[in-house]
Amino acid sequence: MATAAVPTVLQLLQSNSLPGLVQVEIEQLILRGELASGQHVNESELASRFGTSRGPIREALRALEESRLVRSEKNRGVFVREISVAEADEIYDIREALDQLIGQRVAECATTEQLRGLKAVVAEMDDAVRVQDVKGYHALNLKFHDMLVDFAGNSRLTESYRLLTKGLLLFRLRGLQDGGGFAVSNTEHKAVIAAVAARDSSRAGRLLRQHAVESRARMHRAAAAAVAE
Amino acid sequence: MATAAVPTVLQLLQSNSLPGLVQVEIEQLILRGELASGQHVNESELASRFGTSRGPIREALRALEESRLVRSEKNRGVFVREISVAEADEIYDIREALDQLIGQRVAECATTEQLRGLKAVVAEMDDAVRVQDVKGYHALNLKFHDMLVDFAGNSRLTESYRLLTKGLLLFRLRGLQDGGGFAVSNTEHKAVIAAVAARDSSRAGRLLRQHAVESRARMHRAAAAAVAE
DNA sequence: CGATTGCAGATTGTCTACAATCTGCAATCG
DNA sequence: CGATTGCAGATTGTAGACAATCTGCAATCG
Repeated sequence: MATAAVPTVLQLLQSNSLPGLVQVEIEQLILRGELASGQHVNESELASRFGTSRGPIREALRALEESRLVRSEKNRGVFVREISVAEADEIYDIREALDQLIGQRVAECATTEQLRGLKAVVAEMDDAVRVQDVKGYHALNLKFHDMLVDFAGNSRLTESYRLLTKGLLLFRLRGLQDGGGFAVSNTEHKAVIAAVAARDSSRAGRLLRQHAVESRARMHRAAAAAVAE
Repeated sequence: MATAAVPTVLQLLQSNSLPGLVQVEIEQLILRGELASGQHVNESELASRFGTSRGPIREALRALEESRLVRSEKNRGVFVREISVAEADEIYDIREALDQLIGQRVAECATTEQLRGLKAVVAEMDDAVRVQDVKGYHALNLKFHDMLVDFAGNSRLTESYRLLTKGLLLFRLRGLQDGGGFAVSNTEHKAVIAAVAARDSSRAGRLLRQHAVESRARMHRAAAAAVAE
């Protein structure tokens, strides 16, 4: 065995640029909520945190701005973006369309191996529901949809979809995790998987779109509850 | 009249950052073909061209990399991205889904004023067809679809759609402009407009998706012709 | 007392300089 | 003669420095 399946550390450091590494790092800070929505992002602080100068940080922030995770005000710096319900709705509009496409493609392309993987994740989610592990369910749910779009076999679609998902994550981080009934959510997952297993692309597409519609409704319920509290 | 309808130059320079301005400038260079597909982009050259240092240029290039107009190789610099037919196909897959959504939304949201604007552009395209002005038709076609997505009333959708469109422009710049029959293309436009005017959202969506499907087919014919030549 | 003005500190925007790396070409060696 | 090695020039990657701008607070004025 001459070459390892996993890229060497050497290769990683050589292929990945410093701004690129910083970018994913800052992205994690945002998505994990360590940098809160609306918060000002201090360049010097990040620079010293990552042990670099401000140049690479600024480059990373430009990329994140392009992906709409931060916004930038001249001479005032960059801020973690805040997503309003209205914008989340806009994203869901797109997501519904893409989810239909994803469902269709997965039903057409997915290997039995991949299908097995999807079923396994759904089973794990069932476990999470049983023990009321909201956080665990949330992570598995992300993984599930990530796998789905991946198995659709369209890399550009994967990029677009992940971009939108990140925007929604920004929204969820505002505290409202779930509009209730994640057990229902997983039931929907199972229906999708069944359609995929049956290679019924039209049905899989319809069901995955419907799942997005329901997700949006759950988000609205959560938002309403958050306001009422 | 205290304030002008068009933002002042002062306001523009104060709100738009230098990297932002440079970004759109470089984007134009790429989309107009002045920077050819696959070509290496020299930072210093751009810097002296725009009269700045390399810092802002690098920031702009990071943003363009995030929007997939350029790719970056460590220690070798950035290159204008080359789009293969396969990737163009991937983009069209997404575009079909989005176009359907756009058609639906426009039929629901567009004002009669906006509808009038769309008809005007279609009429201009008819003129372009009559005098065989391929270049003019192309520009009008871009404008038409840009207006459509704008009138769909979803800003995030507009962003996503334009991002994909830029990717396809990159492809068209490789020389293959048109797979024949842009007169047919405008016929499809008219059918879409008719459905929009009738406020038949489902039909408008179906027709605009179909238009994307036909566009893709035209692209394939053009690509095949380019290979055969 | 409220509004305005004028600092001091902090932060961003940009530039210049320098180290690390790559590229092409010529000289060298087998 | 083909392959390898070793520069010289060019280009990228990063750091550090400085100017421009913002922010908050205190002093001043009406």
